Amino acid sequence: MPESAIRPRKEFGKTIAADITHRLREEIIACALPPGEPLRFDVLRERFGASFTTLREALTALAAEGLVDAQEQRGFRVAPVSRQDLVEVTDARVLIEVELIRRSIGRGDDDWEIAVISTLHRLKRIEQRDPEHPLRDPEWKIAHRQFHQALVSACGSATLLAIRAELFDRAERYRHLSANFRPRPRDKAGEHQAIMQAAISRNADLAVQLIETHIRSTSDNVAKYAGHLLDAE
Amino acid sequence: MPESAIRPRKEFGKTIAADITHRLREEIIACALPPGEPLRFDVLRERFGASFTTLREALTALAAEGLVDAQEQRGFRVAPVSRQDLVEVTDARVLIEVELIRRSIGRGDDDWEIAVISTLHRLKRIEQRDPEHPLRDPEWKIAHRQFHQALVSACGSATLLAIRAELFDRAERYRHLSANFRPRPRDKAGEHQAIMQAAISRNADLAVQLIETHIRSTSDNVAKYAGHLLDAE
DNA sequence: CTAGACCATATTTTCGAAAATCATACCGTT
DNA sequence: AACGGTATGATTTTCGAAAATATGGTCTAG
Repeated sequence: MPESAIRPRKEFGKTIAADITHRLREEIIACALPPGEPLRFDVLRERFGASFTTLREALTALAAEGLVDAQEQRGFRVAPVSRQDLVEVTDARVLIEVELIRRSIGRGDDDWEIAVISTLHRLKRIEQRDPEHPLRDPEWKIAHRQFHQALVSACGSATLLAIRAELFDRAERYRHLSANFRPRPRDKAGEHQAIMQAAISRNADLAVQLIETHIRSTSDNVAKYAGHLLDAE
Repeated sequence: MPESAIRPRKEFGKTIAADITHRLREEIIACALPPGEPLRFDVLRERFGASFTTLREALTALAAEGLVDAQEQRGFRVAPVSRQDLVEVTDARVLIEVELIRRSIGRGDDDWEIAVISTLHRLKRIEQRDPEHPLRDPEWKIAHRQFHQALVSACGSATLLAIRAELFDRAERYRHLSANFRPRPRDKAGEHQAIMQAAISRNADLAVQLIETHIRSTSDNVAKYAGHLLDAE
């Protein structure tokens, strides 16, 4: 199978553009490309090995997701961060996530329960391995994302799930921003466990309350430990 | 000033790509490009007078908005319509619009009241002119959009406003879909008037109830008069 | 010394050709 | 006739050159 060696690697999508979109998204969320950083084509071209127009397509898609800021005729830059934006993302997440948890608990079937339980199980396994810096572990990030995704997956609305996914990405970027300054992760494992139990036992009110607290306390932590980065803009 | 004649017209944005994105969006919403229609580059190239890559950028942006469906390696098409999608868009709109109305009523200042009153006034003026087929009048469409925009404009969250705008566009496409089959528009003028009064008098509960009814009855009308188009897919 | 005009350079944006991929019709075999 | 493989044409996707635009510095007039 020589083809995989010949053509440019496409780890994610079928097209190079989709692949670059995916890689760029990851780097922005992880703050490998810091907020506000100008995204010049020369640099991106060398870094991702794609042409102007292909990069442009990827940047345009990310601009629609709110991770990139397109300044017409003056190029692109990583979307800046701010206290205001953090508050907006947090509020929007609470509004939508709460609704989706409610719907999922109301509609979830056996497969949903299994998905919730098994994704949490994997998350806990990974946490045992290195409980110090979970956000630095790519596997933990994926597992964490999949657990929260599983919780709402039975809500029945692809439209709201897509919106939720965008907000989750934007929030995760803020978590990365503060990760380097946070002295120690708080007890997320316990929170996740409690959310799972409330969901499985179909206690919607409790699950909703736990999720809201979970989201808001994460956001508060970001504001606390990365506040100096938010005002600098 | 010869420049406007020389270079390609850019009615909307500074770049051709942004301009084409805008024009394509309008045509898709108005169903001038019908749902499910394949968007072939040859055709678009002739129609919009732009190159492959510029069109590609516009289509990618619209795909992120949910108005275009990108099928990797097999091109783009106008996003298909379905009963399920209509229900999802309607539900999501109610969830978000209700919240934003509440926040706007809680935070709106004098300028907000003026914006609500004046946009409604213009809308009514235009309706008097041709009360039969409002959706066919581009000015009515703009005025209608601006009135609903004004209602929520004081909510304080650019993030939620952007999400709301996307959902509004997707819903407007469904309204256009049914416009040709609907015998007569119902009394929207009265509904708008009542919503305005509830908002200005800061009666949030009433405004929320009226908005929800407004959105849902519009959606019901679409399902009633364009139902045959929704099942065909 | 400041403000504005002008040029040179850096950067973005657009284009159409070329490569890659997909869809279809054709052909031979079973 | 049904099936599988292959050639052919249609379509999308990608590329780097060329055009358009912004940026920054220099000069001049006030």
